[in-house]
Amino acid sequence: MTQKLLCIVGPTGTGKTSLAVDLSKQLPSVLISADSSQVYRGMDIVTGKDHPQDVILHGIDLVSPSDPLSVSLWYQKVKDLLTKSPLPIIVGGTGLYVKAITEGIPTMSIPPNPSLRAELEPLSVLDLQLHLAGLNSKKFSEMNNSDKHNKRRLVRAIEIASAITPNFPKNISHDTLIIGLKFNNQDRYLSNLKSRVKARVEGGAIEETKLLLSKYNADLLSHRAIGYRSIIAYLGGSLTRSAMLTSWLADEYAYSKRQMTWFSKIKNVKWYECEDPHLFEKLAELVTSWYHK
RNA sequence: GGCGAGGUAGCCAAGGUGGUCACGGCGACUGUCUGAAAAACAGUAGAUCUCAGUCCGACUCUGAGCCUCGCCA
Repeated sequence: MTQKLLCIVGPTGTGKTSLAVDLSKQLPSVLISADSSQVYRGMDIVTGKDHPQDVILHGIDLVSPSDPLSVSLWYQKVKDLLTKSPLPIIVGGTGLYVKAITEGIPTMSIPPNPSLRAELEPLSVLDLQLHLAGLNSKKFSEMNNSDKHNKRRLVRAIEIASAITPNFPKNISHDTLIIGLKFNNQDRYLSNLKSRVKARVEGGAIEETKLLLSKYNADLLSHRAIGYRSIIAYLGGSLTRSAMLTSWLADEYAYSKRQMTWFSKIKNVKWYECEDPHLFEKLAELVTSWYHK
């Protein structure tokens, strides 16, 4: 019997986690968050992190904000859970993390090479392109225009091309059910995001940011997560309070669109309207029958 | 009210002797994706305040109007 795997995906603010918590109570399961910002300890209010009362949510609070992070690291921390439960439930806003589990990322096993990265860091895009084309012209020609101009991706491709190719671990095959949550009404979605942002500010987002700033360098956090960069600008005086809210909201919305760009490409996602009053009953039935199939 | 400066995309903004004008940044939109993915990157769309005049031709020159800013009253 193949291992079952349930994924709940969708853009930010659609209630993925609370749905997953409810569903997890119906079946013997383990909950795993796939979210690249919620892995940081202490970044709770601004990232909208849930700490459910009566169930354990894995995959969050893995590292401190000053630690390096990658898909690989997250995957290492959660992969054992995948086989330890009859039903792992992945709750994910970060498409790449979900992909690491559903499809596998073979080259993930090739670790970063700090000295190579340091050496490549000052090179121009053109130099990096030439370098990669010399090492692996096939890989270079397969990259699309966007990636060919992306230094970070070029460096990584050179890193992979320079590495001794290991035997890529075979990905475990799953019987996967992917549920997607979204708002069908964009106006309602926007106003929902707006009240979430407001609630986070009222709930101590600014104090949380101040606390983080007292412990860590602002540069670490500033590029890192939506919300913090707006609050840091507000605390630094370059944004008014209302401009801070506006910029935060705009970032959340833009992010949700990038998430949808990713998720809408995944096939076999069963999409549901997240405000459907009968959502839970529908999904509970779907999941249960799929699980016992 | 007087004097001065100025009105170019949603915002900021460059320019030129009158010649398909229209740099760029932010934002917007669309997308990319095998170790930073709430990241990084790519592509697309969008403008000359109004009216009149000169001219083959006006965003550019002239006049009037409207509006904004500064100083003076």
